[in-house]
Amino acid sequence: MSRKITMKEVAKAAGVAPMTVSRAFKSNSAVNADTRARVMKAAEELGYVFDSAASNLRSRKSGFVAAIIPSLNNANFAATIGAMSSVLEQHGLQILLGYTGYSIDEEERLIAQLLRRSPEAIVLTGGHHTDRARKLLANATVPIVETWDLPENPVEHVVGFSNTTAMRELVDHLVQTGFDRIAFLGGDATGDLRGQARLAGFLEALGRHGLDASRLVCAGPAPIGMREGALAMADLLGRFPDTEAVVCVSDLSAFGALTECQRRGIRVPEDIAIAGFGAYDISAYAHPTLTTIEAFSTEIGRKTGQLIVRLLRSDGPPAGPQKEEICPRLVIRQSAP
Amino acid sequence: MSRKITMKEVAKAAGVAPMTVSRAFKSNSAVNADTRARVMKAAEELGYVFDSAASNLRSRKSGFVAAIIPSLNNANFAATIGAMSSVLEQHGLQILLGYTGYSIDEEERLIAQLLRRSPEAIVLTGGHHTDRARKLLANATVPIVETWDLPENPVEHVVGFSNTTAMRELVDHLVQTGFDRIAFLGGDATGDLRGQARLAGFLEALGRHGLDASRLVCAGPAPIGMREGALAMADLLGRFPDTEAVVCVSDLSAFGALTECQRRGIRVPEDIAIAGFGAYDISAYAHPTLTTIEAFSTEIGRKTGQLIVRLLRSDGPPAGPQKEEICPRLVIRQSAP
DNA sequence: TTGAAAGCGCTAACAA
DNA sequence: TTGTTAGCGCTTTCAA
Repeated sequence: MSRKITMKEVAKAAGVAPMTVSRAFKSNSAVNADTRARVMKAAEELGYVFDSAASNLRSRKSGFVAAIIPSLNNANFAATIGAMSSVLEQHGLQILLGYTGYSIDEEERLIAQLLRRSPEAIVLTGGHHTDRARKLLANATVPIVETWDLPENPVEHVVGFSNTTAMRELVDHLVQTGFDRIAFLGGDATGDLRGQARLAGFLEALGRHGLDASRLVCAGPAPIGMREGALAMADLLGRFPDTEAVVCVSDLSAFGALTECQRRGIRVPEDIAIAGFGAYDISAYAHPTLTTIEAFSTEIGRKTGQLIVRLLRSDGPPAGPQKEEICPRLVIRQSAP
Repeated sequence: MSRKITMKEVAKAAGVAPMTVSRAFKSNSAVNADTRARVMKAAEELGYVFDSAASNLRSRKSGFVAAIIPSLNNANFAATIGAMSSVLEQHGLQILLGYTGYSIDEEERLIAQLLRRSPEAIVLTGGHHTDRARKLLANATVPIVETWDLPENPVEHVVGFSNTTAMRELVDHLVQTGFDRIAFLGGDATGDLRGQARLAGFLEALGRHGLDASRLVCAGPAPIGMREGALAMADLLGRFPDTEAVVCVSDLSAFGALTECQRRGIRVPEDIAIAGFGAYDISAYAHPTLTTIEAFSTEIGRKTGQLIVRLLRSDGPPAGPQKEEICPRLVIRQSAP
């Protein structure tokens, strides 16, 4: 293969200065239409490829937005990233993704690593970070957005919802339906802080209604998927066979719990009611359909993207930390009517 | 906030030359241990952040691997990316992701865009590309890997499997079980070429067995999810009520089809058998469990990552296009025993 | 093991 | 609208 073609060579071929080629490649730049056409033709013929690294270095703009999520293997986080991505790409921004595996130490490592690429904004999932991570973020001079939660001490901007409040609402619904013996199926205290917040909401709600809150089954460390849901359900049925309703930390675990019941011939919701969290596709298509909480993961991504675009564009004085609260919606379906 | 700290300043603080700081930040570089410690201390105190853009420009290595997938919103592609990512990050490589939305025109646009970041390798999903995309790839001087398929005319390297062959095997199984009236539930001819390859395998197998291959239900353009599967199943039941078995283009559509049957009181597999493709989690936890094809999406990612590492490291003469064929496995479960 | 000089390819800033 | 000059922060290359 031929060696690398630079702007200089395109400029020479088009009979203009390199700077004009540079301008021709910026869509909003003032260049004569004929000149631009000539430049583009020369570039195409030479097989020129614009070099972002050089551009970034000189202009001090990377065009990157760093986004850190617990796992790609989760349809809701994936949906958030997808929606954010499509907003940002319309503004020439590209997402640089990192996965923590539900570990804040890994998050710290990722932040340090992504910072080297000079992102123009940083998006985090959740509000719990290591001290060093907070320090790194404080030193960064770019907008920071925490999502999927409403941290008590936000680093800066927030686009999220209260997992606790949402769960409370779900439990209220179950109590109003007439259930007294309600269990919670979720992960352990390591890593998944959104799961912990949901458990907190569960406990609060039961306490408020004066109900017993000891029916807790732990499915192990995050992520809690179908497998964990099924195993934990088996555990629950053994330990608390008179349970009337189960609240699961996610729809995936709720589905696992549901199918475990089906395998045992236990009817849902007649014998036991099941609810999930997250409004994954499966909650709408399972049979029976699953009662759940719609957290609007796409909306979170879209709003986060829009917030970033707004923050980067604003020429005026910085507006201070922004907070966009998403309001989750209780979706009552067949599994817990 | 303070302005940007550079290597020069760290060097001054540590009493060394910038070049020594540079070396200290490369883990494999020959620097005195004391010197390195002093440099690192100075860097930490000053809040220095290494600038990858400058490093990339000078060293002509971006540390990026471009990966293009149809959609993040698909657990199998997400698994491939996740596995590839964890292999590559151990070698200091970072994935730059792009989503085509199952469009080869969008793929072309993404290739052109990602090329500007000087990726050290490019990973594609599938083997069907626009002419211009092929030209862009041919001009790139980095390894290209096509995955999730075995293209007839590969661009260069391949890590994939034959969707056609895998589907043939599944159909053979159904025929051997004794089914004659077998339907296919899949998407239309736009975009999803792996789906088309599966349909081709279905048609070939039925032809070979001398069976009627007219029971085809089209669920529309990709992606074909649970919703599309349920709707297409309803369509199928209306048009071909005597169908004995349905092969679905994916597990998600198979699950949609399954629950549509359950809603109508049609028993699976007693009244109708259903098979999927892809061995998604749901296939193992649905009730009944779903017969499917395990395509080893994680394996594809891992092997692709390893191939890239090998190709980038090799100092010898280029070894020519590599081809790693993954062998999918038929997983016989309850829905189509 | 460490340092000095040069320059990667682009664009900010200024000039015409 | 176009051109000139300088330099972004790092690493290659060569020398000590």
